[in-house]
Amino acid sequence: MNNTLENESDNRGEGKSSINFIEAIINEDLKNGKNDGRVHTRFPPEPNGYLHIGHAKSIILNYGISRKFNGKFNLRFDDTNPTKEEQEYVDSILDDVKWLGADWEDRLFFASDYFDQLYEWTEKIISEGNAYVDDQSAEIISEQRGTPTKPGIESPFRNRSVEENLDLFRRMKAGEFPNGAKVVRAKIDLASPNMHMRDPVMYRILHANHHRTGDKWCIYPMYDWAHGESDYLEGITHSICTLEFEVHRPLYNWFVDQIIEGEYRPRQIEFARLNISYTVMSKRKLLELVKDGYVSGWDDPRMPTICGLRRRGYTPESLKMFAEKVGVAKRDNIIDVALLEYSIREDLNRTASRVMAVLNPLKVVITNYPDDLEEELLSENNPEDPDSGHRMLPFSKELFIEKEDFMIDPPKKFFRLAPGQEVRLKNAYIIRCESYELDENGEVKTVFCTHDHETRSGGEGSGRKVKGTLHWVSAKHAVDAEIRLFDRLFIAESPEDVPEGVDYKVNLNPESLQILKNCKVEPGLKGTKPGDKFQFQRIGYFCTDTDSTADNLVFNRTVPLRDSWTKTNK
RNA sequence: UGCCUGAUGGUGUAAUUGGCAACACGUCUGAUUUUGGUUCAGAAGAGUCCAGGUUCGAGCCCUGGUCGGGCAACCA
Repeated sequence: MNNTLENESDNRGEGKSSINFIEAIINEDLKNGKNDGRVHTRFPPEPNGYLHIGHAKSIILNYGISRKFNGKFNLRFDDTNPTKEEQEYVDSILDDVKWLGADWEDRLFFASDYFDQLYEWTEKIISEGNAYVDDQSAEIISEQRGTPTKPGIESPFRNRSVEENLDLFRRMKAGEFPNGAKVVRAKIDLASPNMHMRDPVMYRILHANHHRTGDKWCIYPMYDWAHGESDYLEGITHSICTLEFEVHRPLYNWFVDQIIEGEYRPRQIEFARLNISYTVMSKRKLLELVKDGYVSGWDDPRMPTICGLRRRGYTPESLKMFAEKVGVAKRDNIIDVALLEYSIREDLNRTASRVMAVLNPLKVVITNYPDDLEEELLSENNPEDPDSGHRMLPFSKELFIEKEDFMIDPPKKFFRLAPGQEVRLKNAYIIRCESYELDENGEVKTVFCTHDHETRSGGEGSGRKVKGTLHWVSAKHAVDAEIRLFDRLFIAESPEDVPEGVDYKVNLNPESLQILKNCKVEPGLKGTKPGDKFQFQRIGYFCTDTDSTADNLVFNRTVPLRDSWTKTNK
């Protein structure tokens, strides 16, 4: 397993990192000697969908805390609803957490591991008169529960005898009743201002096959009943979750109170979930985008899923830096996507090899260069990394440059190629545009240049300065490639923020995917493998897509380079 | 009309828990540069939701408002 999350803190910037409110709570607990000074966190996904960057934040937070406080971190699947959960999701989640570098060591658990214990405890709670079997339908129970402003009323079955409850519960387990016929409810308080305390359901009957326990059970525990107890069984000290569970905390504590023995007690702490501009994060909406074909799948590089980001070219390290910059707090937030992009650029800038790739090729002929001469020119792999070495790039009379790097009638400060103007070809020569040729549509077809042989990079006369430097690729050596350019999936900053009755999908960006077919890349890219990361010089960071083969290279644009030129020209 | 919870530059997050608001992203200058990238130097931008109060002193404490988010699944 990689260990990108291991390093306590990267001290780039040397700033003293301030501590977030959760760490402050943990410090306080430690000071008070709680739980024998143990710190133990967990990440508890439900295997009913793919993980997204919000989960990544949570994983990084929980794992990071376990590292920081010398504690432990568990991965636990909250698999209490067999009607929604599948092995496919378990597998993808395992992959994603592993890829992020969060190490659960030998502590991979499932809430379903605890079904027997939960069942026993339920008998105990029933025996103590604190839970009962209710025969009513979901609709009736819901009605009786009242509303936030109106107290609920008691079920006619609320005061059954312990014996009857026990008997019914055992028969529920034995499969004597159909789905929905009965539930077990905690006996708490129908008048509580907190809806979750109005005799919440602990068990429902579900004759369904579970991905791990098969047909062993036909009753399944509800989240509230299973979660705190699972934490308790695993010795979790700080059970970190998102804000919507804040109202569940009294119930979490109530359930723990029913079974607690001794000093140890898990504690639930809530933080605000991550939101990112121009993105949707809800599982339901992400599923819809996949199911209805708005994207190619869960790992579509435009998706905010972990597998999508991975395919897009994001690194675990970049997501960790992102999570650190975002911070942890309780107020609602919308993080600027620019911060995400900044994070991946920062990582890739120091690690990605610089290569030559031309997205929209324009033929250049060096008229004073020998017809059959071929040179090998020395090229640095990464100026930010002295250890990255060099490689040789073939150069010849005919080249491709980027279409947008030539203009017949350029504006002031266009430091690129134009009639009479000089530019440097990166790692090669300074050339001057002498003329150009149009095709039948009036488009520039070929640009004719002369080169100054004295100016070859690294040579005697290479010191001469020109205003612009272009990337290029030798026409006869170039390799064809398909390049996929991604833009934000939504055009609205808060896509879900739509008027009544309007679907958020109206905010989908129709131009979020652009596929370029006849791109020309340097020959060294021929042997690239999916996941390899590069900087296409002057353009952006790219990675080899999983669709790529030796005969059909496919690259994804992870993120463009910052570009102050097109910006000033808008 | 109930309960829980939050409010600090455009966006996030800080502020030794009472001592005249910091860092990052973004924005804008300028320098360097064989990537209009990187790097470097600098600038603008909040007086901390509002109104009272306590105090020599309040973003931090108190009172009352305002606004935002969450809560009524046999989902998690």
